[in-house]
Amino acid sequence: MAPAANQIRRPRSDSRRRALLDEAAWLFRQKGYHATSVRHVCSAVGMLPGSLYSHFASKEDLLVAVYEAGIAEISEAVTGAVAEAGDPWARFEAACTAHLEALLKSSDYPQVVVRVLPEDAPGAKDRLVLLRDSYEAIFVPLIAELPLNDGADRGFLLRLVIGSLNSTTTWFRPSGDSPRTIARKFVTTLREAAG
Amino acid sequence: MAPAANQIRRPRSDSRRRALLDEAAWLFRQKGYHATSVRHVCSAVGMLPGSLYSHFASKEDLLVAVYEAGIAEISEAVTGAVAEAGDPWARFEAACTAHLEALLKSSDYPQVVVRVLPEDAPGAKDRLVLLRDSYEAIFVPLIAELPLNDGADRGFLLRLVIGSLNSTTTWFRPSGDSPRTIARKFVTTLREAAG
DNA sequence: CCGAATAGCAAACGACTGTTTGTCTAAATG
DNA sequence: CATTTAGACAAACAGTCGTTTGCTATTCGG
Repeated sequence: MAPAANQIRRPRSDSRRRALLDEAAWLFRQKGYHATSVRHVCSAVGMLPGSLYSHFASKEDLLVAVYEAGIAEISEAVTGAVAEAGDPWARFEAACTAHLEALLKSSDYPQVVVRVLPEDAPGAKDRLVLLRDSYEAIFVPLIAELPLNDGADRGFLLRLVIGSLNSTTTWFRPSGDSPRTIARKFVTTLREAAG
Repeated sequence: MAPAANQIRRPRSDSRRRALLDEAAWLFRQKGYHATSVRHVCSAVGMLPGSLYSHFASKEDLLVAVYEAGIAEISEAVTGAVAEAGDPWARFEAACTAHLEALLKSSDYPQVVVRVLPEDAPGAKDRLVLLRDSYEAIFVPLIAELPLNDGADRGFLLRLVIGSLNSTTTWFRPSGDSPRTIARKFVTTLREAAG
């Protein structure tokens, strides 16, 4: 008699962990943290709810893992793009372009960072805020380099840039402007809006 | 013998309804829609959970009512401020100032509109989107008036402005810049960022 | 002053929440 | 080959969710 059809393979790799992360990223991005239950995540990858706790200590830890992947993804994209650009404004625009492309075109992970607020998971809030801060720190030297008027508030500009770029997730449509075009319009508006 | 101490007065006014709205606005703003239960709202105003349904048909309808109040509040503030301003840029800055003051200084209602996404309440999504659109429509003529370069994308500018202004809720602190100051810096950055 | 409508209470409904426990099997390790 | 271990199942835990129902006391219109 042939072996049971279910559970043919049980690879010791982290493939199931990755499947959980992928599905959690998709659902967290789509429905938010509280509206996503561990049962949704597990049943989507063919698991029972309790099995998730072989991979993550809690739902909050699952969120932190997704956050970490999202921050890593967008951080690498931005730092890589900046390294290839020349003058300060070009480096800044390269960063904005890479940020938007990572946020709008690639996987679900970076969008979770924008959609889910640290306050949604009180037990993980501190870790999530640290991750956010570590990413925003990439923009600090880029903005410091820019040749601006003397009175310019570069701290304010940092907030404005991050907030503006992230708010694109609420209205971006693939049929409209591409992330690269949006970034160019954004930087142009910042440099010379009024005629 | 004195009458029973509990339930001394039962005013036929809508004071309890307002109390529910106020508490719901506070909690929706603070914790979001899904993390706020009708039990939280009701117990905060000294009611049992079922009693809420004398005033609202569902939790989603409660959210819609809060949304409506928030949109009304910020809409009146902005339209009132614009009416008093003169040239296009002054009218635009007046709108931004009123928007930020309504969002950051006054009641909780307008912040709920920013914090709670229409997708959080599927059965109310269409109504919430309509309310949001009705507000953003106020900014369309203001941006249309602005003397910009020929190639300027005013639709993009609308998205940028709304997104930037609303993102202030994530970092605003009363000890820092006032809403008026933030609005002035914002408009200045838009008009003449680079030196 | 009386009948109708209102707005609460009290209690429960079924469904769903995150998490824990114990067991079993397949794979990795020595 | 023997032993350990990781990862999943099966089942249940206590608690919370939004909502419904039946009832009672109050308030208002005629």
